[in-house]
Order: sequence, then structure tokens, then C-alpha cells
Amino acid sequence: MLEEITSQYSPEKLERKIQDFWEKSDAYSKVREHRRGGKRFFFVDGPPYTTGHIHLGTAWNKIIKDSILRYRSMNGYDILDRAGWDMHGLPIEVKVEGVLGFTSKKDIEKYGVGNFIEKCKEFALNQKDDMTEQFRMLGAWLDWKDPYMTLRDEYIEAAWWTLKRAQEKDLLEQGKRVVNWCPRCETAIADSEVEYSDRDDPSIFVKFRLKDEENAYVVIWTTTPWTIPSNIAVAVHPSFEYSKVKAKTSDGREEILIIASQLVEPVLKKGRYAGYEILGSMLGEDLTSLSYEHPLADKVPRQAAMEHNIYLADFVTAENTGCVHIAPGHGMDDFEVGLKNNLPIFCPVGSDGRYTEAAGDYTGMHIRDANTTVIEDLKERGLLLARGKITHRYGHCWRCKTPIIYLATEQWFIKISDLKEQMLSEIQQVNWYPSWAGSARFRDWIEGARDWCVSRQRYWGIPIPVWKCRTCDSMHVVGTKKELLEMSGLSGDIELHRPYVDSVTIDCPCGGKMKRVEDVFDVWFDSAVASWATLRFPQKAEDFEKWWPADFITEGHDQTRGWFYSQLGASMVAFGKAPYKSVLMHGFTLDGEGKKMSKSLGNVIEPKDVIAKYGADTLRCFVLSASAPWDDLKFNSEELGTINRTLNILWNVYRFPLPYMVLDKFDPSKVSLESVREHMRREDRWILSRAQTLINDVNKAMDQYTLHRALRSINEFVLEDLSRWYVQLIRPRTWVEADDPDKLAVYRVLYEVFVIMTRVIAPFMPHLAEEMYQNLVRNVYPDAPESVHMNDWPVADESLIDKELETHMDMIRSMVEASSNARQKAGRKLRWPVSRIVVSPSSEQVAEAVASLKSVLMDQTNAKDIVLIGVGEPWDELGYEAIPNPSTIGPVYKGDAGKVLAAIKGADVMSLRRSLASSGQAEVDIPGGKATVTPEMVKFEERMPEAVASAEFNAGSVYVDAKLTRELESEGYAREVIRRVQDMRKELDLAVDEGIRAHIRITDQRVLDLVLDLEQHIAKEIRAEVQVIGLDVDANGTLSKDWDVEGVSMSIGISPT
RNA sequence: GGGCCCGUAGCUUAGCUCGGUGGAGCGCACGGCUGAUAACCGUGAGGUCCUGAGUUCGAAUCUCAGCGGGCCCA
Repeated sequence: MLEEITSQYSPEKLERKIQDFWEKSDAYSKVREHRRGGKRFFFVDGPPYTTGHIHLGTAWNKIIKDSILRYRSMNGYDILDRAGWDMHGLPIEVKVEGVLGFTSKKDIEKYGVGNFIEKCKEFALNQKDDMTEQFRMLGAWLDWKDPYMTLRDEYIEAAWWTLKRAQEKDLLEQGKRVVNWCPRCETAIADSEVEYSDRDDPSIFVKFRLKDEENAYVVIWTTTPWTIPSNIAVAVHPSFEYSKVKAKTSDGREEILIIASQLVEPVLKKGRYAGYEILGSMLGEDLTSLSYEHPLADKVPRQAAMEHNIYLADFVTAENTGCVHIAPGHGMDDFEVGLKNNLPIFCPVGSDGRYTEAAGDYTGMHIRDANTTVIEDLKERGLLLARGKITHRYGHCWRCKTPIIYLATEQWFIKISDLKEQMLSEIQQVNWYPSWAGSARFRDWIEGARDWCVSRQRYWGIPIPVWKCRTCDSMHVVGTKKELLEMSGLSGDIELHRPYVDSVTIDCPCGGKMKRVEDVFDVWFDSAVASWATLRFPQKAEDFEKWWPADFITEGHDQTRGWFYSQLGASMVAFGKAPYKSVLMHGFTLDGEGKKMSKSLGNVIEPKDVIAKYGADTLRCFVLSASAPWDDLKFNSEELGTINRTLNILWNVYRFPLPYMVLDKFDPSKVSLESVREHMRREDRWILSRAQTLINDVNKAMDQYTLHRALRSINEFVLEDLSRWYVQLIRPRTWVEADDPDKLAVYRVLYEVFVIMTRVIAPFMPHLAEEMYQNLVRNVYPDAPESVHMNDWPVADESLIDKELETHMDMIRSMVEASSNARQKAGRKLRWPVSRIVVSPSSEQVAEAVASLKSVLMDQTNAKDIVLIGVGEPWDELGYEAIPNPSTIGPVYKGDAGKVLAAIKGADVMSLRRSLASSGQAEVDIPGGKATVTPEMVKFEERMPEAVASAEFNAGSVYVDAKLTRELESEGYAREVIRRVQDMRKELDLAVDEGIRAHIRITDQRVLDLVLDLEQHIAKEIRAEVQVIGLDVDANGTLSKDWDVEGVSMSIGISPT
């Protein structure tokens, strides 16, 4: 049987109870099991990095996923949804280093790589557990018990296998490349791991002495003096004009400089030259015959042995000097110039950021300290033309914030640039939500794709499965653990992480030993293989055949360059096709000011704080409804309160009829909707129709992943249709005590709507839905599915949809609003009945609405009668006043104008109106004759009958006749009395059906008589077993109060009997 | 500097695909209802639809330029 609920909506308690229930009954597994064999839906969870705590953005992300999956599940889909965890990489190494107090790789080596790896693993697993708990609090259902973890062997094998595929397809390459390098972490970092922020650097102009000409220099500019020891060449633009200038220094010496012509002035000014003379000019392409001496050749002996020439490059811009310092070991562009011209890739800087022995006198110095020294050395040699400072955007390591440097190092690459065209065509096969996420944003990113450096010189990561022979240098890429065991001849199990895997050797056919290269994978490569790793491929192939590629993924727009891209790249390598069929790109969470949430700004909102205050369902509704998924979400705590209030209203609506239903032993299992059909009123059919429409609206929204529209439809239905309208309409019907078919119809209809609601809200407010379901459905039908989430999504019953009725009801609602407005003007509050309401419709449809829903209109306006007048016809009781228009009458009648004005005012208004309307003119009597009046000479203003007020609505007008009669007044006062007694009953906390003794003193004889007219009615309404009303009644009781009713004083005393 | 997105009432936003009288909620002011009651409802004030130009009979909506914010890149 249905149970009454008495408590307020308290989400914290409710949600804890529901989550316990899910836990104990293993609801998640049962729901997934329930759909086995259905249409498959393969979802891949974008693995959050195991930082240990979730923030609002990650909460939003999981809430979107959860709502969509719950919706899919209810629609019969067999869902695969292992949660994922990204657990390798520098961030965890950096944290563990912090805990252990380490500052460099040497500390780790000293501590022991094995020990360090164990710490990292322990750390990652603990963080994962903490975060799982936080995600569960949101009511997010994913497969938490069997998540995929990047640190598992099965996962590592997926990465290995993929790299082997790359090698088989000739997409794997090892080579010297200039990479972004973090000198603190001593590793290459990906482009996507570089964080740009402002930084101050030196800005220096340096003279490079030309070899074949006395006292002549080419002038370069740089912000990285520490790269000067590595300088190999100078680049100029082939088509720029360069000048040879004889410049005079302030102390009278002369030197010859080569600078881009348009930059001569500013450069010489910076060098504080006293004057200059242009000796000649030439194009950049004419400069290539020049060679120069390295400025620090005496300090760096290796440099003295190398040639230094001028080369051409298109990337040179007409800024600074137009001549660019080229150090192929320290810059991407520089490296390109080096490759093209066969220059030595001279890189005398080690992985720790210190000069190596190749740097001669600078050996051992950290590049961080080298700028000053180099500048001093250049100055000493008279080669520093100018020095200054510059503030510019510069890349930093996103984990430790150290400024990055560029180093030419041996790295492993996947040749993504070879796959670009295929990638571009593949993404067109993917459904993007919104479409521009794929067609514009992602497309642009792919068009700029470069080869992917997948190697890192660290410890905590997936080891790169490349074994190289120490003797013959041949290499082998291992694809699986099994392959490694076989090739190495080891038996039993092995740990695939460093340092264990590093000790495994393979015999090379040449007789030598193959050892693993020391690098680990870029973590982006880990998550890139998620779609097959989560299917345990390559260990098991069946699931891959069955499920891959993913039907759906959804992540934030930062993942365009991240996971959307890395997955696509890896999948092109592995299988030659996109790993996902549809992608929903969502936004970012911002604070109330629209600023990014970050720890340093201190504006971070913790999901758990929100949950503690408002509950998870409120948080879910907020993030889902506040903006379109792909727009950024501004967090606003006031809005949370509003959402919470909405849920509270839904709760109250659900709670409201239960006491009556329970009292009447209403059993929905014994009363079919069909059986009450003949007793349904128009409003009952209306709410049933609206409920079906709601189902359709939510379906439509979910098809396009416009979750905000789904939520807003639900919201509007709850507030507008259910709470503000239907419940108001049916309240009197639920108070009837007898066995009444009309009441039964209301119960059954409400029940129907509630049951639909439990399902419609289930994907979005899973806790509240479950709570309602357990009472409404499980208490009535014990054989019903154990959880609301096992139910099928409701199918809209088209036969119940009546669009015309919905339109009519909308019109009635605007009439009711207009009549409230008119009442307010007439000063007659709703409690007091009015004799009639006159509706003047502007269309036939409005007239139909009134005819069809007259009783609703009467009830809601508290009117004794509704008078409907014809479309476009005036209400015949309406008076009009004719207002003459002097500015049109004057010119026509001149001297007689005054008489015409008076005649119009005095004329019979109705006949004047009729005549003007029918023939376009009218005659009025003026002293000494008649005058013809045309429509522009007169306008008519409505004159209300006494005590009538009017108001417009969007399709007509209403007139409220507030004239009082004895009956109306009697009823009004009776309701005033009833209302006050009810208030007092409430104050005494009496049960609804508890009897009372009531004593009422009314000192105004006229009002007393009016009230006594309805004495019986009053007694019944307030459940008075004894009731005394009179002029000098002693109004005492358990509770007694004095009241002022419209200026009449009343004293009321009540006591329970 | 480039790409994509966003900009509507004090605040949060709908409407923009496909041009035709800008709708809500919160807050504010006033009023109402009364066994959903620590709930609820009505009315009112409040808009250069970021700015400017263009297309058009007509632009919040389409186009271009600019300004501000977000993400990503250089």
C-alpha cells in the first residue's frame, strides 16, 4: 500500500538512504544485467587523472555521462561503461617527490627506482579510491567495481600492442628532434603540457664578426643568451632588403654593420651610435656567401673548429635586426634550418640543464645562470651592441612551472603527420554535438597536427616496449607480455613497470643482448588507447569484435587537443579508423564572475560542499539545466537555491495527496485509468495530455544531447502544470469525504502522472526518482522492478495527447491571471466571490476555450457566473463616453466648432458609435441645424459600470463584476471566519479530521447576520462539533484570538473536543 | 597574433538553426491564497538584445568590423 510521507524534503538523508539501498541491493549491476542482450551501447569514460579530489568540472562531466547512460539504459540499451583512471605520469611523480622531499632525478635514483615506483602506485591507487567515493556521492553510475586503470598489465599491453602496430606500419621513428624540455623534471614534455605565461628575459643585440671583411659584423637579436655558445648559423629572409652601414660610435670609432634596411634606425638607436652612413644594400639571398666567426670561439673550442655561415629562411620576420641567430640544438625552426643545410646539431646542454664538456669553459654551468655570464663575455669582446629586458609569453612546464628550454634529443615519434588526411576524413564520419566541435574546432586542430613525441625520460609510466641490441643496434618492439616472456625465455609472471621490465633481456640473432630503451610513454599515449584497453584488447579479442568502436564519449572542450585527438591518433595507427561514433563536447565550469576556477584564485567550489547543503540531485539539476552542455557554466549559488526549491515543490506535490489517498485506502492496482475515464474532468485529461507531451519533449531534447532543454521541460511541467495549476484545481476534489468517483478519478490521474514522473526524472534526479518509485510503485506492485532505473522509459500515449485542450487551458490560465489583475483594481480579494466574470474574446478559439473549460474558469476566478460575449462584439453593459477631437473639428466647422463639440458630448453615445461604425459618418443636432461627424472627429472611451474592473489578456479582455449582494457578502465573511479558524487549528497542530469547539464573537450586527446565514456551512468546514456565534459570546478556548476583518473586529476561541 | 565558442533586465538565462510585437526564474516593490503551509500564487517596475556598419519592407536572429569573456594554439 501507498505510504504517507510526513517529512520535509531533506535531500541529504534521502540520498544517503537511497545510496545505501543501491549498494545493498547491488542495483547498478542488476540494472546493467537487466539489459543484457539489448542493443549495445559502448561508452568510454574519459579517465580523470588520479589527483585525489574531484572538482565541479569533473563532477559536471560525470553527471552528464550518468544522465545520458541512465536514459539509454531505460531505453533498453545494453551498456558497457567501465569507469577509467589515468594513473601514470609526471604529476604523480612530482607529488611523490614532494612527499619524499626530492628535488631531482638523482634523489630518485638514490632512493631506488623500484621503491619509488611502489610509492607512485600506492599513491595512485589511494587517490583513485578517494575519488571513486566522491563520484558515487553524485549518484553517478559507472562500473566502479571493475574500472580500467592505466597501471594494470592488461592496459599496458594495449599500449605496447599499439606501438608495435605503429612500427609495423612504419609510423614509429626514433631520431634527434628538438623537444620542449623541462630541466627540472629532466624530461621531454608534450606541446600540450606547455603552459604559457608572461616572463621577463634579457633582450640582446649581438655583433657577429664577418670573416672576410675587416671590422664588419652581422647583427642578431636574441632573448636566450645562453644559446649563443650553441650558435651555428645566422638566418636571413631571402627577399628582405639588408643594408651595409658604416656606423659611428659615440667615442668616434667606426664599424660596418649588416642589418635589415627598415630596421637600421631603431637598432643603431639602441646601440647609441652617434651617426651612420649607408654603404650599400642587397637582398637577403645575396648574403649567403658571408661567413662569420663564432663570438665565443675562444671560450668554446668546439666552435672554433666549425664553420658559421648565413642561410636563408622564410620564417625570418622584419623585427629586431632581421637576422636570426640559429642554434639547431635549441629551437624548432633552428633545427629545421640545420637539417636543410646539413649543419651540425650542436647541443652542448645536458638533460639537467647544465652545459656539457662540449661547451668548453662553460662546462657544468646551469643555463639558468648562464645568461649573465654570456652577456658579460660578449661585452668583454666588444660584441654586445645593446642589451635590455623584454616581457613576453614563454612556455613553462605545466606541472612544476619551470621555464622550458628546447633541446635536441633522441626521442620516439609517431608520424601523425602522415595520417593527417585520413584523420580529417574520419572525423567527418563522427557525429559531433555541437556540430562545430568537429567541423570547425577539431578540424582546425588536426590540420596543424605534427608528429607525436611519445617518449619521456621518467619512471612512472608505461615502459616503451622497444628492445635494442647492444651489439648490432637492431631493435624489436614487443607487443604483449606473452611475447616478452617467450622471447626472453622467462617463466612465470613479470611486472611490466620499471625497473623490473628493464632487467629483462632478449637474445639478439647476432649473438648480442637486447635491452629495453629506458624511456616511458607520454601519459597521453596511455589514455589514447582506452577504447580498446577497456575491452581488454589485445588479451581478449571477442569483446573488441562485439563492441568497438565506442558509440559515445563526452568530455570538455579542452580535450579537443587532448583525449579526442590522442585517441583518434592512436586509433588511426592501430586500426585506421576513428575510435568513437559520436562525441558530445561540453564546456568549462567558471565562477560567478565567469572566471576560471583555480586554486590560486581561491574560487574553487567543492562538489561535496554543495551536496552537503543541497544534495546531489540539486547539484545535478543545476549543472544540467544552467546552460547548454557545450557552453561554459557559470556557477551561481543562488541558482542552486532556486533549483533546490523546485525539487522541494516536486516533493510537496508528491506529498500533498498521499494523506488523502492513504485515508481512503486508495489502491491504484485495483483502479485502472480506463475505469475512471468517464469521471475524468477536462483538467484531468489536460494534465494527462501534458504529461505525454513532456515525455516527447524530453525525448526530443535527449536525441540531440540538449540536456538543458530536457531539464527545463521537466522544470516547467512541475512548476507550471503540476504545482501552480493542476494541484490548485483539484484540491477541493481531494477533500471530499464520501466515496466519490470524481475523487477517485483525481487520485488515479495524479497517480498516473506521478508514476510517469518517477521515470522521466530518473536519469537526472536518480535519488528522488527512486524514493518516489519505491513508495508509489513498489509499495503497490511488489513484483515491479526493484529499482526505478530498471524501468523502461515511458512511451508517450499519443491517444492521450490533446493539443487543442492544452491550448485552451493556456488561454484559461491567462484569463485567470487577467481577472486577478482586474480584482486587484477593483479592490476585491479572491476570497470574496464575484457575481460574474465577462469574457470578451478576440478569437473563436478563445470562445471555445471558455465554453470547454467554464467550470475551471469559474473555480479559479471564484465567480458565480461566466458571461461569454461574441468575438469582437462589445459588452452591451459597457458604457462609452464620446470624446470630441477639436483639432479635426476646428478646421471643418470653424465658428461652429464649439457647438459641434458640445453636441458630440451630449449625443446618444451608442447610436453615434453604431452610425459611425456602419456608415462612416453620423449627424448630430446643433443649435440651428445639424452637423456631420466623421470617425476622426471623435474617439470613444470605455466607461465601466459601477464596481466593474477590466484587464486585458493576450487574446481578449475580462471584466470582473465585483458588485456585492447579500449572498456574496455572506459567503465572503463566512470564508473570512473559516480561514481564521483553520489558521488557529493549524497553530494548535490539530489533525485534519479532529473535531473542535468554537466560540465566535462578532460585534457588528450586520456582519453577524451575514455570517449566521452560513452558520451550518462554517461549522462543517472547520469541523466544529459545538459552535456558538453571537454578539456577546465569550470567545475563550485552548486558543483564543482577536481579529480585524475588513475593519470588523472578531474574537475567536477554539478547543479540541 | 590565429582558430572555435559566448555576450539579451541588478543576477542566471530562453529565443538565434529557418528574420516578423523579446519570454522566464531569482532579487526588488505591492497585493493575494491558506490543511502542499518554514509551502504557494498574482501584479508592477526593470531591456541601447555588447558597439558600429551592412543586407532587408523589417535584424536579438543573417553578414562584416570592433570591444569584452572562455577554451585551445602561436
